[in-house]
Amino acid sequence: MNERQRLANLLRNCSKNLLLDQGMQAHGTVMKMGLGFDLMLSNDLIDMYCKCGRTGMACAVFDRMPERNVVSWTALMCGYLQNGNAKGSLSLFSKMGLSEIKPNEFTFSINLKASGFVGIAENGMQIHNMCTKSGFEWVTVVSNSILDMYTKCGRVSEAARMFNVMPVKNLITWNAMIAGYTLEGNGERALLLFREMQGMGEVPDEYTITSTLKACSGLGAIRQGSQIHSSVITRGFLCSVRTMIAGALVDLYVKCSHLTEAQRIFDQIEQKNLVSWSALILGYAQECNLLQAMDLFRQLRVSIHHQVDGFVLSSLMGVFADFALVEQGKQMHAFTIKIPSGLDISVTNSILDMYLKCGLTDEAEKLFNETPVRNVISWTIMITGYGKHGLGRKSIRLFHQMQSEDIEPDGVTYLAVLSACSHSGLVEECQEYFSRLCHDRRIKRNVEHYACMVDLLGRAGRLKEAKNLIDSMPLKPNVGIWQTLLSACKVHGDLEIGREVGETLLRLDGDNPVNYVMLSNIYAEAGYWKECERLRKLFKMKGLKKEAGRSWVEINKEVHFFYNKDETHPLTEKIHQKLKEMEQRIKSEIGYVHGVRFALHDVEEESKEESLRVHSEKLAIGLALVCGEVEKGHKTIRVFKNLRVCGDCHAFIKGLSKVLKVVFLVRDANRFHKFESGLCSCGDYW
DNA sequence: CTAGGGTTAG
Repeated sequence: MNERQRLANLLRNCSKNLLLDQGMQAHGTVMKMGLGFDLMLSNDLIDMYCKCGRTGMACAVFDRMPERNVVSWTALMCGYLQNGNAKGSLSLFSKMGLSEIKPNEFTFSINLKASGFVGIAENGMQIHNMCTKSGFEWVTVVSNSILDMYTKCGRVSEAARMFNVMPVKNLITWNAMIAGYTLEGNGERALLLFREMQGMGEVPDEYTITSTLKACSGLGAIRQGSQIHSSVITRGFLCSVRTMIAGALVDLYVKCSHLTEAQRIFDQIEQKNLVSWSALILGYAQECNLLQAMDLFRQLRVSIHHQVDGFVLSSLMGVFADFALVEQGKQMHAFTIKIPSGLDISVTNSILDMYLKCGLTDEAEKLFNETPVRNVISWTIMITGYGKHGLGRKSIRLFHQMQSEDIEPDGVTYLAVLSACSHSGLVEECQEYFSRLCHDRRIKRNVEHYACMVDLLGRAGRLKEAKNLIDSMPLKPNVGIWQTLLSACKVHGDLEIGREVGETLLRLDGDNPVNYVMLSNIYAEAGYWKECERLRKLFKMKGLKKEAGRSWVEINKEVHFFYNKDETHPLTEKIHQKLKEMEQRIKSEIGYVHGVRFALHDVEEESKEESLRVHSEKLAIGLALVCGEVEKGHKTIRVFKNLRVCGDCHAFIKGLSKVLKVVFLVRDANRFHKFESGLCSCGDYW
């Protein structure tokens, strides 16, 4: 064997086993032997560097080549793609189009995959076109890639068209189509196809099973899921508990709220991978079992086999954000700095989001300014965050700044800026951005965008216009947008429109407690007691329950949760005492009275005033006061609530902020309320 | 140099 062949084999081995150091040595030898211009060796070098994650080096080799063939180009594209740079691959692809080298089935396949990754169908369609013209379209590898590209770009019907006309299908074709339906959220079709393929004598493999299980968890179809689970066992796929399937199984049981079963599967897995870890951790977190979730995370951290990755970090950070666990979030932030995956953009973004959702805008701003890489999601997070804090002007500034830095806003960014404007009552600005959105052909409008406009108009009391907008919009109104209008009707006490909208909602979404509460409040305020009673009866008959109000506050790095009328806290008595004392102070100093009208829906008439006193947000604030948070010199007291703050509590906290000269930052289901010197940042619209 | 999968941030 000659030296050239020996080096080629060596390089291929380095590529396969990710031996960068050895590969670099071999590179040295190639150069020393004067083989630097050899086409095959250079191609192997490109591949080796790409596989070892050094696209920069691969690119350097590529640039210095006197002549290149299709393999050289394709190897580099593949390298870009595998290192997460799909756009790099595509731009290389178009550069290659200018040379006389023609793409082959590999080139097409890779760049179709890259287009799917980027997610712009028009881009992928162009490549599809090229495949057709050059006769590669019906090479199975290529047609599979085309099909896959369409599903990734959200054009599942195009993919299905392809699927139906493909002359030769293999297992991968079926898998791609099943995965496509699953990704789209069409679990029924995925399961149908799963059955159909078996009818055709095709034998599912692990990939088929994972997709199908995912379809089941999306549907919450626990029965079908566990059927597949047992078929997996009989098929022998689970004898050594294949990690891939196991991960999907854990996810299935988590999504169907069968945590015990999820834990049981998890315990059986011999080689636990990060997917199953993070699925289970999220499962516990989502059912509010934070202790168990954190304990699992600790276990994961100490188990040497697992380097925590960006997925785990960002999803856990999402939990901290939702629960506003500032301390845990900060600790995790500190932890991310020490590990490589902490640099993942999704991790950084999740930290930004966490700080904003915890009310720490300064921390978020600092991190945002220091982060070298920011994508459209990072900007959108900031815009949303400022918006929720009532800092609409700041949101707008960022919206312009991102565009001057050549980051294109997408549909979600527009949503963020619209809702920021509406929260801050910036009517003209909001209309201006909405019309900009309407003229931008690249961005698809959805109902949420219109809901922002409805919110804006509703806030301004222009309820007729808001209703007209819904009636005339080109999209089918959903429950959410009607609820937005209804709550505006409630704020402005508009019985006429409110009644109409409310009854529409009960027809559309008759099992949702929120609709009953809102409408009956509107009736009650207008003095329509009969209607009110009718709704209450219906509500009871259907066995509906309002979501329990829950608030929490962090004191000395410890989180305290309260429900409405909660008396389980050891300091309950002192809390009540403190609240009474505060009410008196507010009454005597600034003439505060209970906003009793907000409690009309609470059933017991005689205890109206009493029940107002024990709303969870008041209890949480009471605890903060009892614990001397003010005396400790904290200028801001942060409280979080799962539902919206009620009107009485709102008035109470305003008074409190004036009497105590303290800022209260309250995050409710909708936004942040900053109470300062007797005023609220929301301008009393909530 | 080759297509398909699972957990993830707005």
